[in-house]
Amino acid sequence: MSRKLLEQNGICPVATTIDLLSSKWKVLIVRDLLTGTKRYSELKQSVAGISQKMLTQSLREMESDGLVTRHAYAVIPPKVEYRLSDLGNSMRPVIETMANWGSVYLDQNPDKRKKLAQSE
Amino acid sequence: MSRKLLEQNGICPVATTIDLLSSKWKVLIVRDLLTGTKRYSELKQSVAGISQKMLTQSLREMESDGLVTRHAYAVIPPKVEYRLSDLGNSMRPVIETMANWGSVYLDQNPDKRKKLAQSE
DNA sequence: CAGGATCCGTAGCGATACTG
DNA sequence: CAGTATCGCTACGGATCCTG
Repeated sequence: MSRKLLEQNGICPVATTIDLLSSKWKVLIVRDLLTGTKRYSELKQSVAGISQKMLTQSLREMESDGLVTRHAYAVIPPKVEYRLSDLGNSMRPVIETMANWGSVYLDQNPDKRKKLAQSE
Repeated sequence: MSRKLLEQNGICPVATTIDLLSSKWKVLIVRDLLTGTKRYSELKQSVAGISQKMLTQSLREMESDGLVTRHAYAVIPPKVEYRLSDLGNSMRPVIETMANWGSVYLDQNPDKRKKLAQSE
């Protein structure tokens, strides 16, 4: 079903990108990994609001899509680090462009900034 | 719930952008409107695979978010045109960056291009 | 610490039928 | 043509409990 989009839209590059960044969580994970390697628990913190189920699931999918690499250390307590692959890193411009747009938008709509800042 | 992301992530610019481009459909609609005004039926065609429910719903939300403007003509049969607002147009770089990334990705992964081209 | 496995509610969405 | 309204499914995702 996640592939349907592409089937129907042929091979649109935009649709391709969306397909790999299918959920909002993945975008935020890439955002946070752009600054470097992060542990599972760190991501859990920085990607605020994500459940561990979604974090794990997203990371697994991103791994199999080649966006992220996983590095597990055989220590106790366990330590697992995630970092962007070259492919994942190549998404930097995409995320940055989104960040730029969002910044300008927030600057020009201080009202919404406020509304969103305080819960609902 | 669409706002939760922003509440919890403070006022992250990336999350802000995602919030307005919440669904894949909206991204594709912006993509198609970047080339100019389009009628409802044209969008239904170009955004392949979208149901009329989703198209209408997406357009309504984008309108209230200020991304799109609606122009209805009192003729029979009805004629309704949609175009990007200035805000919507300002998303051009975002979509283009995604398009660029997708192009490169497809070029470097001809296998996936094939896999996706033929259903499943 | 980094998860795997379940249970389960609900929002997202498609399909269908109807209208100005 | 460009919608609105309803019904009904399912899969997305949160909450919770358990483990090496």
